[in-house]
Amino acid sequence: MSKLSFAILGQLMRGSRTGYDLAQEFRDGLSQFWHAKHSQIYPELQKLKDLGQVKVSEVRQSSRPDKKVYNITTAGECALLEWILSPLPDAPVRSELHLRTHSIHLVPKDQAIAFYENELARTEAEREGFEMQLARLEAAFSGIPPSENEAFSTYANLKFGMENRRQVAEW
Amino acid sequence: MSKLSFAILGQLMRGSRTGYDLAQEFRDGLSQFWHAKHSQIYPELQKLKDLGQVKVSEVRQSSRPDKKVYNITTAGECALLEWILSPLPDAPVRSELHLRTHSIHLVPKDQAIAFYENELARTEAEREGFEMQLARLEAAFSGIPPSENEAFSTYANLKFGMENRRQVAEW
DNA sequence: AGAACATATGTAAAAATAGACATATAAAAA
DNA sequence: TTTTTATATGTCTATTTTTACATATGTTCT
Repeated sequence: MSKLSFAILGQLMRGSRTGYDLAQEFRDGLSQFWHAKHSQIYPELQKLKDLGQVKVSEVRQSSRPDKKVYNITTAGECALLEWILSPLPDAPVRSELHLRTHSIHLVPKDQAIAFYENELARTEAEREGFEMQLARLEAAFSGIPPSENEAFSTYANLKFGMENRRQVAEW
Repeated sequence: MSKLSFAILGQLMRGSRTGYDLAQEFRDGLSQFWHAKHSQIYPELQKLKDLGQVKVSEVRQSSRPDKKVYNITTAGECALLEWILSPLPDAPVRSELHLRTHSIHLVPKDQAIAFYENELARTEAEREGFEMQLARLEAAFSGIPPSENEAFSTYANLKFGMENRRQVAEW
């Protein structure tokens, strides 16, 4: 089972989804910590179905093309829960920004400064995006901090994203 | 030209290296922002040679196996410099820690706490490693902050690594 | 009326990466 | 003396990921 499998199961744990839905989520919110294109998602859903970790139901639609709605099975749920706390392998980090920084002394100073000012603006924009999402989430649970539902997990990751962009910007 | 090509050229810009040397560097210091195994490095050096961006000289050794020492060419230097400031594509982030966090509400609280305490210890250890490397580098340029040589670039990235681990730990 | 767009699902080919297999020298340790 | 370790270079296979190709429906905009 690949990491993408668990990423998908994690989403299905939050409710029924089609391959298309998942692709949208991987492009938007989930892209903070995981990425996948639809060309990877559809075959992966097929594998998960063959493994019995998801089940599918075809839904006829009149106003849109027909779709396949996926649900997690008990087996899938078990696999997901077991994975969450299993030993975390140290992830191979790949950051093109820092790879470039590693050779930044080779280019003219003014151009380097312009480059980082541009990156700073992008980073600040991302941070503001996270801040808005956080504000919306906090409004949703109006004062009462959650701890046992999925809003907590989402909250923790948004918080990380926001603080991380602040740190990158400061650096 | 892949990103690995530029990662290799960036290293060769700092001096001659063998494929073995590069593999060591990607495993150790460079692993903070880029990874590659020797099975990827050797073929990539061949490609770079075919493109005329590196040149190789075979060195006979008596006390060890013979080796191939690679140097960057003028063409390679140009390609590297052009790449450094070119528009930075937004990198697809993949963090298994945050992928797991996204579903952390599904597991018992005490087990989740133990999991994060373990991760915290790992993160703190990494931060201490960066701190030591930083201290050594600062000792090397004894008070005089560099700005136009490669120590500056290394310094900037070490600083990032240290601050980043502090931020992750606090989160 | 025609074009663009969001929905919806797939496949094929190429590139990047990881893991295993393979070999050889010489020093150092058990 | 045997084993392990560090040096040194490669290949092969499998997996993961990206990019491009491919098709179809219905709504909205021009």
